Amino acid sequence: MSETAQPELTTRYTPSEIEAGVYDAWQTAGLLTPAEKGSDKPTFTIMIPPPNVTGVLHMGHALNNTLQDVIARHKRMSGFDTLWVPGTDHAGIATQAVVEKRLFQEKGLTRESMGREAFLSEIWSWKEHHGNVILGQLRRLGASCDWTRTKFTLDDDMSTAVREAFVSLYERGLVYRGARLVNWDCKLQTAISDDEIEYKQQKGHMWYLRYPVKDSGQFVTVGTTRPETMLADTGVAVHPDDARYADLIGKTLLLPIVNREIPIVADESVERELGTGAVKVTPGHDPADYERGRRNNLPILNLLEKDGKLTDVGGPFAGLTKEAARKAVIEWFEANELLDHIEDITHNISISDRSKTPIEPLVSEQWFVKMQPLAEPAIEAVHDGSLEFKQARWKKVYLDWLENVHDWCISRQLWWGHRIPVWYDEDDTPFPSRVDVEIGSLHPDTGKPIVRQDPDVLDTWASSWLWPFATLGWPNEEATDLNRFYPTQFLSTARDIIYLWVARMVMAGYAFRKELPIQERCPFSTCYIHATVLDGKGRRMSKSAGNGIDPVEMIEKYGADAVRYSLMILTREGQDVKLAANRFELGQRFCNKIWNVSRFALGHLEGDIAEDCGDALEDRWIQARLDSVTAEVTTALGQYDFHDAAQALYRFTWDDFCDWYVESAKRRLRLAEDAGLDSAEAADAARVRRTLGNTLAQLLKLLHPFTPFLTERLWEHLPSTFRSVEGMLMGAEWPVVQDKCETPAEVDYAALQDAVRGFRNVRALLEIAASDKPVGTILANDEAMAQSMRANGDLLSYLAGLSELQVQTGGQRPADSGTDLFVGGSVFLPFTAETDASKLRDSLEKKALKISKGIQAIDGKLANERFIQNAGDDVVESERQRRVELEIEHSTLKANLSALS
RNA sequence: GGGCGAUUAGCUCAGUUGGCUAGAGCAUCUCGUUUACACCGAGAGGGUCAGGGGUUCGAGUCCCUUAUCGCCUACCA
Repeated sequence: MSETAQPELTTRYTPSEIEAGVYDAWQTAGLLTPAEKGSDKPTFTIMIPPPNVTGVLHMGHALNNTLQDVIARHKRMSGFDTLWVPGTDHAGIATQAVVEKRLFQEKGLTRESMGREAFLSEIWSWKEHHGNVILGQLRRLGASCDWTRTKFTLDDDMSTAVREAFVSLYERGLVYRGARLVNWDCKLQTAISDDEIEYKQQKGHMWYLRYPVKDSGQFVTVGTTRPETMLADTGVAVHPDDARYADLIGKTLLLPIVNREIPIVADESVERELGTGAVKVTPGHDPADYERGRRNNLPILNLLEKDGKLTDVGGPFAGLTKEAARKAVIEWFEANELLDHIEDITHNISISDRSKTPIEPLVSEQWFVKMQPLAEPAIEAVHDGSLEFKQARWKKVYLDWLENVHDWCISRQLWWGHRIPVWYDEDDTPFPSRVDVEIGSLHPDTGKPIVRQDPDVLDTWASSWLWPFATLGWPNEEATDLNRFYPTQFLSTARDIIYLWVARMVMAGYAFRKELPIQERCPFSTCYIHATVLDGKGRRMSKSAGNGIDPVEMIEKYGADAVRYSLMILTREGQDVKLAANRFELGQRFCNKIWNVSRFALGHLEGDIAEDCGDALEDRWIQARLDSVTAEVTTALGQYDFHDAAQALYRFTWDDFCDWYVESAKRRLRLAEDAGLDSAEAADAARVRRTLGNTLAQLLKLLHPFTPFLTERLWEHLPSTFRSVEGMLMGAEWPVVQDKCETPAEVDYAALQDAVRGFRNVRALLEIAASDKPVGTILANDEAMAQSMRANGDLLSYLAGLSELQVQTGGQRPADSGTDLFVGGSVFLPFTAETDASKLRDSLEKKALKISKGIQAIDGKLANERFIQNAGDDVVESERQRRVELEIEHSTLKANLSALS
């Protein structure tokens, strides 16, 4: 950026004007893309959690991507070749559903009526026109992704990777096809995985049904929440040690309605105390029953068609919907006096995450991934430290899932997605292949003609689990990016994604990057689990509840920097964040503050600028503080403690820089204005400008990861003498800690600040007008303090609004004066004719009481022998020291008070 | 049923390995337009740290327990 353009800086932070153009400038300058290979810098890689291509930005995204961007920018400035890979996933079910709905509403078309190819081309064109909105929104947020490497999970190279993964797992015996009980979504008519189910508490009933025992007058009563499934019962189970049923084990029941003979079996899984102690077993419709059925060799019957209507197993009720069948079954049992009783209960029902309709467990033929062997190295990864969770407690959640993992059903009865790369011959013998197989060609094992490709597609996660390396060129092991940027360093995501995505990516890293040494296989070294964004009342933000806050709207209202900064400071690591729209005012105010103090500083940097910084107390103090905040921010960001870094910057910017350094510096800048060009004051002001400019430049760098737009705009206006390198702030180097903190300047300036506060306090309590400039007096506790106060008397007078400052160490305390304590003694301001000292007296008496309470507390401790014995020497010593200080304060205060009256 | 998290000022939250008189922002009250900023400045008030026990010289912080709220998880028919 050139310095030539100097448009007027507005008096207010106006984000829309500031942000416009900055992002494009970064991109044009090539700052979003890491340098070509050849650089000897270390790399730092972040993979974006790919949002749904149909999605729009919500607050969770805004938070998550701000976190990633803060890290990316900090690492980039810290000398890493930083790559942040953006992209989207194809979100199989969600996207297909959106387009299907639209086609039906607009044209009355269904996908079946259109056919597979036509439908897919509709989705693709929809994606081209309406997809990727979210990527544009990320730009508005300021996300410094490398757009030249943008990926989509259905890109050709990603598809190649998916096929490679599928076939290679098949070859290793880790992918198999089988008829198993899966979660069936009757509305979308596809299998879904366990992780796509949500549970909802609902009021319902427990029906107790009586089944007659064959050739005896006895009955066995079983309870069920879903009576219609009794039609597919193939047994009843009781506990082997249950005396009530002992003589019935092995006997046969006559299943009502359909008159099927089913056995009574013994199974350890039955809890005697629950219900009647007898459980109807429906292996085709309940996961627990499926297992019981297997253990006892009970047949599996499928009661439901894929559309949720009853099969022939339903006997007289075949063809009914499950709801109608339920009613019919209950009526039948009532009519035949086999309905024992009904209880009202609340219970959990499984709902499809996608269609929000009840899930039916259903036996069907699907492809599965055998998870346990894949899980083992992923478990080991957290044990050997290859993978760390930020907020270590999430490690447990991750392990819980991996240690109890079930095989993963990866086929989906959809059209939008990676079609399963398996072809079948006329006997249905599968042939998985990395490349397309022609219909009519011969199956390599059976020699019979190939007749069809598997019609199903893969679960979306079966492509996104490859994201960390497929985006970099895998399966081409020679790919430059793959070798350079894998493994990555930082993955930030939401907690509900730990199972769905994080654990699977780690599994994939170990399963597919076997050519790497073991310690380089884990796809990322840190997994950061970000806060959940809740609304102002603590509820989850959701579309259906309509309580979401639109980040783009917030960006338009408050500015991207304000939104980013607010999110960072409001979100404590690992803690949920309650967010109401007005909370962004915090960031807005802060941005305005940065803007205005920069405006002040830049305005003064037009004068002469010395080589060296000023060496007055305030100059040395602000440099020490700047060094200290630099260390704090650098450490915090290194540990991914975003809140701490944001907080440290807030304190430094607002309190130290704005309220104290700038206010202090004004004095010398104004003296120079009055004194003329060649004066000593002018020379001094030139050094103030050096300090002011250096501090501002470094502050802008420190702030840049949080508020990139604003700081970049301000950087343009900074004279080149304050920029070690030309170019944009985004490409500038991160400040180095100089170890300048803890200097005597900090102690002296702190005393001065305290004295100023004391004077201001007295002013307020005595209601001395701001325009009045009284003579102030300091009674210092010792000569050293008096020296320091005298040496900086002009500054102190300026800040406290005094016409003159007198400093003494002993003698008469000023008569008819208001007073307060400060860390090094007392301050005094003279009464005027109309002074009412009562407020001041109340305040001092209150303070005296507090101090004497403090003294009593310490006396209590020091009188306690066990305290002296057990507490550390340093603790005892500091209590003694504190006792002395309080005593001085107390006697001073008492003396001051008596002088007052 | 199991697990995790929360409970600190009117509101939203900080508070490192136990150790000075428990902090901040917002809100409230008083004063103030001093040429960076009223999206500002100066000052003030406001808290038996959810309840109860315990460990300790000392507990917001560690342990036990109760309560309320939230999240995750589980095959109660």
